[in-house]
Amino acid sequence: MRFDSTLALLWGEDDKPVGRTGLTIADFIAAAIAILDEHGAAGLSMRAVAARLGVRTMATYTFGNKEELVALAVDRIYRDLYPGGEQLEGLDWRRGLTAVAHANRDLGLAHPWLYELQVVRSLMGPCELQKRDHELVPLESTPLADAEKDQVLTQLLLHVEGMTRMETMLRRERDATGLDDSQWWQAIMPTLMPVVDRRRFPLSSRVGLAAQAARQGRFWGEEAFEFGLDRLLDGIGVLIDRRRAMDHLA
Amino acid sequence: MRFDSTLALLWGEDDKPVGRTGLTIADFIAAAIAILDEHGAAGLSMRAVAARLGVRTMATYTFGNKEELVALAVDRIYRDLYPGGEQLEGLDWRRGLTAVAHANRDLGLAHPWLYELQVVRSLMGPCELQKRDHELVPLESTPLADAEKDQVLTQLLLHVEGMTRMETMLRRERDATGLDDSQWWQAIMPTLMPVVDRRRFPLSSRVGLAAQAARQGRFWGEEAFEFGLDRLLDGIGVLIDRRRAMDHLA
DNA sequence: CGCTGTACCGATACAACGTATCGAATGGTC
DNA sequence: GACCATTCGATACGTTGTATCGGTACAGCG
Repeated sequence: MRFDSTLALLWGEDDKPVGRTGLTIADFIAAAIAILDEHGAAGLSMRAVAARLGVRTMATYTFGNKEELVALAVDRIYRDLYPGGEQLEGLDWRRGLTAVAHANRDLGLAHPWLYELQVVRSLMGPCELQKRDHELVPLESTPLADAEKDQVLTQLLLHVEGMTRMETMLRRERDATGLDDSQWWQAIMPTLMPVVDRRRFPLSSRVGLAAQAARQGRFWGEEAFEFGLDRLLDGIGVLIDRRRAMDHLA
Repeated sequence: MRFDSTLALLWGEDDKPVGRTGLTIADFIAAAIAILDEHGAAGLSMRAVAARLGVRTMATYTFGNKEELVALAVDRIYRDLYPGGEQLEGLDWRRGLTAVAHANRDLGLAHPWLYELQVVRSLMGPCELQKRDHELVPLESTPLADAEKDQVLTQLLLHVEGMTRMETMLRRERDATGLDDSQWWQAIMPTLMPVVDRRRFPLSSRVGLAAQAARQGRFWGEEAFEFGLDRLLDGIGVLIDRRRAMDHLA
């Protein structure tokens, strides 16, 4: 992990030619993102990047390795999250956080590979910092402590990530196998039925069937996301109300 | 994706010798889990499984391929989650769900690879079904509809997964680089400081510093998990109270 | 304009992966 | 004991990231 060189790349100029190919770092980033959008994280290889740019493989190693290219691509994606930058001003905290959640979900749905390549730590790139700065705006009007704002935002983003990851994975599997949810059920039922004793699993079979019936063949995702978001915002609201009551007493 | 053969393996006998090596499927599962625990998901290869069992590589393909071995290992892990099976009886819903969350978190910390290998859909293995049946117990005493119970439990598990994944990834990176959180900050600060204009990021820098100060060098994880769990349970409580009020009116 | 040194890049190679293939050995069944 | 499907060893293929080596193109300088 060469933190400094990655950071220098993230914060440096990316529109000057590097090497003899005339290509800029921005070109490499654009190629990587295009491949990721088309073929997912598994389709991103240095050979593929080189081929798309019309150069040989080793020309992609001029400024860094794959890990750094991925970091650049991820940070680059965050740049388009709040283009104007002012959409979150003037909303109450609940509407603001709802907008934040939806923006991140839309981004995840547009670029499913965001959740396939496992980015561990915050990359501290310029676009990501900018993004987080915007996302903290709705919490400024709340009586939460700064450390609590950090935790609330982190949890919100983790919720979006979890739901969106699950949804994109399901969607990718559906596309790969050609089976939607009910078709999948019909495919496994013949194998599952004779071997599963439903009396061993009374709750999960009853609840599972009810959940499937309530879904009515619709794709898992949208509703689960909204339901969870409501629960989460309700919980955050409880904390905010408690802090307000404390402030009122003091 | 050969659903049927995977399902047959999950639900079939695993303690009879397969092939001429005298090894049982349980032996292969145990070897896979041992390798996963020691070296993580990246360390699991069919060659490594074979080497650990003292056979040649292709002997591991007697009953299936890597994908199926992974499915078996994951389901096997869930067997140890609620050993007695009765710990969740008699608790009110909040204590019960808290126990569920902690049990899953402990499992994820003990076997970090659970979140490294991306298991998309429920595997429908016997241990996983049993697990879900147990976990639905605390919700039985609530006035929630069955479909809501399903969503609540899914969200709870997704929260645990998100938090635990983040924590295990951070821990793994810390072990790999030898840098804990404050050392990491000190490592990147010299590169970050001259290039970042803090006036461009007033909120995130202020909130980030406050969060770091509040953490006091402690490892990220435990507190974030508990904080988020409280928010989530508060939000679920709001829904339950609302349902109770509706039932009362009716 | 010509020289030189450095940085870059093409070709190749290596180690690892999952697993297809092919032939030989093996064990169950009649 | 013979037959034959099953299984396993050896090998190989195609893929990955990237180290290595050697040639080459270009920048700086006289």
